[in-house]
Amino acid sequence: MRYFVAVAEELHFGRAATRLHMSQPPLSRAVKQLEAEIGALLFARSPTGVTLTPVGTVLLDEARALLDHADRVQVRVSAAAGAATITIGILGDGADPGLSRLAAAYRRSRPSIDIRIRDTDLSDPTCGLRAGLVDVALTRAPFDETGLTVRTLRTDPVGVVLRVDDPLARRDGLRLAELSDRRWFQFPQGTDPVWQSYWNGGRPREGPVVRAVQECLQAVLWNGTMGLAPLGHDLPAELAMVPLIDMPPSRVVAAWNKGDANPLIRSFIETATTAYRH
Amino acid sequence: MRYFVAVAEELHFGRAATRLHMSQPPLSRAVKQLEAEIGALLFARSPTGVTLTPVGTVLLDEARALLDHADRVQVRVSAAAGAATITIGILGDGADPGLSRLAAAYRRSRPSIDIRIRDTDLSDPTCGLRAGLVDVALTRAPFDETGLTVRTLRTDPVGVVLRVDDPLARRDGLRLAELSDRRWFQFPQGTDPVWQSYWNGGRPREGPVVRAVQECLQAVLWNGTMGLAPLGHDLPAELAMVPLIDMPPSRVVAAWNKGDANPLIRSFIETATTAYRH
DNA sequence: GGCGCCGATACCAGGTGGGTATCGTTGCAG
DNA sequence: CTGCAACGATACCCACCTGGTATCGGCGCC
Repeated sequence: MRYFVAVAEELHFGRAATRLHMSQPPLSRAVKQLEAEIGALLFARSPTGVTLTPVGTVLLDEARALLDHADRVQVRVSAAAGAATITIGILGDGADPGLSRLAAAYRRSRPSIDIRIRDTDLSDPTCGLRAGLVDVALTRAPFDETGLTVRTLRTDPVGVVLRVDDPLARRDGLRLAELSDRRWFQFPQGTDPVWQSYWNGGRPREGPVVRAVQECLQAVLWNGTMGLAPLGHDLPAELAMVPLIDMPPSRVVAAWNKGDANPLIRSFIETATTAYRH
Repeated sequence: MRYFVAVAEELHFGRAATRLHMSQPPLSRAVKQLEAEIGALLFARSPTGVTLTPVGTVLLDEARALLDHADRVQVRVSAAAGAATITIGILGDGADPGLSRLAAAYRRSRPSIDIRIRDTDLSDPTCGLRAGLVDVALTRAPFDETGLTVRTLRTDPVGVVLRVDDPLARRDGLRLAELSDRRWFQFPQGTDPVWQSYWNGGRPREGPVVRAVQECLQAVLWNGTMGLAPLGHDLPAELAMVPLIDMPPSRVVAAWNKGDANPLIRSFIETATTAYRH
């Protein structure tokens, strides 16, 4: 029914699928199944566009009311069940401007929910998701996603952080190969290999071990090291950022354990998705 | 939600499962999942019995209203979609007294539905279900059930039909082995093998080919043959029925294609189940 | 007349929802 | 007090369904 309403409101299967965070074929199939159950076409498909049939119009009204009713039931029962808690994990890099907007939006939409924030170091990009320390991780891909569901909130190009007096600092674009002789910083032992490899530009490197964004900057300033970071990061005056041309962009994502039954997760993810869309 | 309401009304997982036509373990699991989603226990389980928690009481009210709403939506949309048709297949043996009661009950509950009856011969116990000739088959098990969903409506002991002047006709119980030297009637080539084997008492036999109940009786009367039939069948005065002790009973069943989207099927099956319960 | 948009189709994989078999607890009866 | 019956929970398995990717077909539009 939610699928049907989405298509009826967009009058376009592709856009509706995007809105529902799924792909178009299963959506087409789902609508077709609903039509089979009802025994009547709900949409008139023409290559020029999709229109509601009379039956579809009736169902749209009914479906909206019913879904509304279902949402109200959920709210009332949740209220009866008492205050609930959701724990959000964020990477040490808590400076992301989307975050504060998100927290505010979620508190507004679900005032009774107790939000807990768990700030973790860079060695675990999942912020302790697998250990059950958090319900949702707001973090950066890539990392090992087995057992997790991941939704991308934003993508950022990645650059290299250098001292302003570095010969490369005045370039307006660099390739990974031009940095091969540099020291890179390392994450601690046991760090997610996908994550480690990404921030190392694809190969193991030599360099100091770091656990937090601050340590990374320190390493660049004092240790003759160099570091990768998403563009847009605030930097002290002594450091500069040069975009990397051949580095896949970094994605800000929300992740949660696949099949987690906590109903707050779904609503939080919805809020997060819209908050990051501005 | 329907599961929850059933358990809440029965206050007993086993009985609720029976009412829902499923077994108890998946029901327990489903309720537990719902509890996990809500984040609160809905039932207080004690070995002496099951009681609703306060949250459960709230949900029971809400759920009833919501399910009610959903049913109303279905009715309204079905009405908007216009008159629908359901085709019922019955075996030539249309004399079953449950049938007329069932037809009347269904016409009463869904007056706008167009019911079509398709009377088929004994060679296809599924009445053309797989070929899509009917939506539901009211027939007798056993037969090959792959791809079909089957619900038992009643079970009948099986007896052997003999001429009254047959030496065995005065016995009040027989074993299959005592009939091994008789001619049995056969169904046409291509008949479902499970079905054929059942009515042959488990082995291939010699005898005339029949396609309808009338032909079976004719065969017994004139051909020195013998036939199996569920007890309770009306017989002409020249024929007698003797119960078979070691024959598994015959089940009157409703069958439909697994996953068939026609929404009338579900309601028809419900009606059928209650109509046969008397 | 070809290209592009868009919904439909074909096919594949993993999660879910059913099933059966069995267990652990508890109340009750002998 | 001990054996048993009742009942919900658990373990495990299989089939279906839902969501995914790749591709097709049909119609508008340069």
